[in-house]
Order: sequence, then C-alpha cells, then structure tokens
Amino acid sequence: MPAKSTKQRITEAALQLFEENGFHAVTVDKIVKESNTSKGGFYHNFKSKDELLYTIHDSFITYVIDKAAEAHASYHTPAEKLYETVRSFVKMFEVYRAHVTVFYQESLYLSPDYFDSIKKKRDIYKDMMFSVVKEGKERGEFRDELPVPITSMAIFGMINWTYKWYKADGQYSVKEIADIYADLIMQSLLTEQARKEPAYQRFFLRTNRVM
Amino acid sequence: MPAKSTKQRITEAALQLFEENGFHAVTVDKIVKESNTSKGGFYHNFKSKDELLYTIHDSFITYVIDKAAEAHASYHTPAEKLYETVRSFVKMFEVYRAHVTVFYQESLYLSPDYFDSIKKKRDIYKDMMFSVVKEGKERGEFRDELPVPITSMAIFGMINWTYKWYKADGQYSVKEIADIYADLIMQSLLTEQARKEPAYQRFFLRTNRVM
DNA sequence: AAATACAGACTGACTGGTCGGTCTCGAGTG
DNA sequence: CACTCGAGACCGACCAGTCAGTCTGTATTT
Repeated sequence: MPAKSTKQRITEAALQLFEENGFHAVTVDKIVKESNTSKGGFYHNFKSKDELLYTIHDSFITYVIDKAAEAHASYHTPAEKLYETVRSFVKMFEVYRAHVTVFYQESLYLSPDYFDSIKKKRDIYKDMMFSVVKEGKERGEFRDELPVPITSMAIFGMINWTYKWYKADGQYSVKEIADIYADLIMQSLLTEQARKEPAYQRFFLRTNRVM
Repeated sequence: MPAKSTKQRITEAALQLFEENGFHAVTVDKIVKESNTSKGGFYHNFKSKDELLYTIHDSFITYVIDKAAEAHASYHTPAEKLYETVRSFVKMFEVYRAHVTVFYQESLYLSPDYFDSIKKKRDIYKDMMFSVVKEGKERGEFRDELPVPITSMAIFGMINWTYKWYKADGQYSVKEIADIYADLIMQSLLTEQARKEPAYQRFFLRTNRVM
C-alpha cells in the first residue's frame, strides 16, 4: 500500500488535535509538527486553516448523507428506514468519531461561505429525518400525537450527543449502543398497535438479557 | 431596583457574545465595549477571561443541580422523579438558553483547574440521572433490559441537544417541548405493565391533540 | 487618607499566512 | 543511455496583525 500523502497526514493530525483541543487552540505550527511536514507543505495543500476545517466537515456530512440515502433506498416502510438510519448513524461512530466531534463542536468557526455550504448539506440530512417521521405518522406506524420537528430533533439529540461521552474502549460497543437507541426510539414512536405486531418485534431488544 | 453592576453587565454581554461567536472569537475588548466599561473595569471584576468563562459555567451547573435535587426531594417514585427532572430541565431553557449553549459548547476551553471544578459538579448531576434510572429498574417501573448508562446518556442527549436548535420565537413553546420529551422518555422506559396503569397516564401526551 | 472602582494607553507573546528558495521526478531530446 | 528542464511538492525564516493582560492615573466612597 502507498504511503500516506502529506495532505492525508495533515488531515488526520488536525482531526485529532481539533477534537482534543478545539479549532482555535490548535495552531498551524502544531498541525505541521504533528504531521511531519512544514508551513509550506501545509499551505501547498490547503488554502487556509479554514479550508482544512471545511474539508473535515464536508467529508463527514457527505458520508452521512450517503448512508442515510442508502437506508432510504433499501427499505420500504418508514419504521424500517428509521430503524436502519439510526443504527447506521451510530455505527458510524466507530470510524468517524473525531469527525463527528469536530463537526458539532467547531462548525461555529467555519467562515461564512464554508458554513453555508455545510449548512445546506446538514439541512438535507435533517429533512430526510423529518420526512421519515412524517411518513411514518401518515402511514399510521408512528403515533399521531407526536409533532414531526420536535420528535425528529429529539432523535438527533439522542444519537448525536453520543460524541460527548462515547469511548472506543468503554463498556459498550457501538453496535450495542445502536441497538439500544433504536429500541428506545421505536418504543416511543410506534403506535400501541404497531408495537404488538410480530413484524415489529425485531426492532426491540430481547428481554431478560444479561447486562 | 438598583442599576446593574459592572460585573453583571460584563457577564450578560459576554454570555451573548460567547453564545453567538464562541469563546475564542470574542475578545475582551469586544466584551468591554458591549458592556460599556473598560479594560480596567473588566480586570477589576475578573481575574482573567478564563475566570469569566468559569463563573458562567458555575452559575449554570449549580442552578441545574439545585433543580434536580428539588425534583428528587419532592417526588416519591423514580418515574415521577425522572418525569419532573426532564420537564424542569427543559423549561430552564427559557431563561438559561445562553448559559446552556456556552456550557456545552465552550467547556473545552476552561483552563484545567476550572475544568476539574465544573466536571465534579457535572458528574453529580449525571449521577443523579443514573441513580433515578437504576432505581426505576429495581422497582420494576422501567424496563429491565435497558442498561443504565446508555439509557441515561440517551436522555441527556435528547434534552441537552435542544440548545442546538431551540429558538424562543419558534413554533413550539418550551413547555410543549418539555411535555413531548417527557412522553417520549416515559414511553420508552416504562415496562409494558406500568404503561397501562392509570397512575402513569399523566406522563403521556393526550392523543388526538391538534398539532 | 485609604480603599475601591474604573479608565484607557501600552506591551509582549503568539499566530495565520507569505514568499523566495530547494528538492524530486518524469518527459523530452540527442 | 545520459542529460536537460520544467512542474509540482515542500521548506522555514519572516512579517504584520491581534489579543490577553498590565500599569499608571483618577474619581468616588468610606
């Protein structure tokens, strides 16, 4: 396999430094030192420190949208789509934890043009969630008394917040966390009737499981 | 009523500026200008910009812990305690939205000593949530298959994330949001049996409500 | 008079970005 | 094959601006 390019080394070093210290606390000199290159090398690969922050944001949100689109295309009912979207998002933490952290922690510091570009993509993702919840209500799978925006943002909150506490070497694996979140969300969204139907049982955790 | 003290004017100006722009993007000069004082006035009231950030953190977390302790003391069952804690936390957004934002967005930039002090208090709050969920499982109110830490953090995520999108002039009031969150959480935590009992119905949204 | 509260010019450290220069490597040429 | 040469990758000293914090001085209160 080919050695990592300078650009890649810079990105990886920056990702880790930004995650740990925040965008503003990390100097270009530190990134340069950590990635074994030079000021010149850095500015040869990136127009600015801002552009670097942007590429980190963009690669992440693009990936997430792709995954969500995949879940939408592969499954038929809103309940299934939501279940798979939630699970695939949480599972993504394994690889993209640092990206997620930077994305939600540092997006305030994107310069205006970059910010707008990222916001557009973030809104696409948000709209996908909104429409799944909406569709689920219309089809009678999800409870009618739940308003779409609040419910959707509650789901986002639950899954996104994970970046604040998840540790790769913690007690629970990403897959376990994903299953628990999916269960919680399904339990609270599905109607009384839907929850009883056999077809929906696969969304729930098995009971009497040893913790 | 007495005129606002310089210290108070500084704190309020800083709060708003930090919320909108982030700690590092706000200079002491800007805070000074916005609060109609001077560099001298600022450094007379605060040891450093870091100390200012700390006092904002501390006043918020202290308030939140007090509220949670109140809910614990006033209610008997874990389900009731959780229900009231969630609702009181969300309702707090009305007054403390800026504090919440700064708390979750900028705590990375607290200097080590201040950070430790805040972390201790945050852990107290976290432990209160953990023990309510744990107690609820032990008493058979909450589903046994849900692990305490993940479930607790999921709840925190749902409610804390609100700072990312809540607007005072939005479609939903804080009280409505609080009721919806409380419903979602109760629906997903309560056991099948508990959910049916009349005593627990008050936790849920009324159905057929017009949205 | 002593302490407190504040004003605002100033300082020094730090940081993002620049710029002239060097190194490497593959294509073209004889 | 030996040689040239240009392009892109990379280097690092340096610059100009910025910002937290200081210091000297003054007004007000006790």
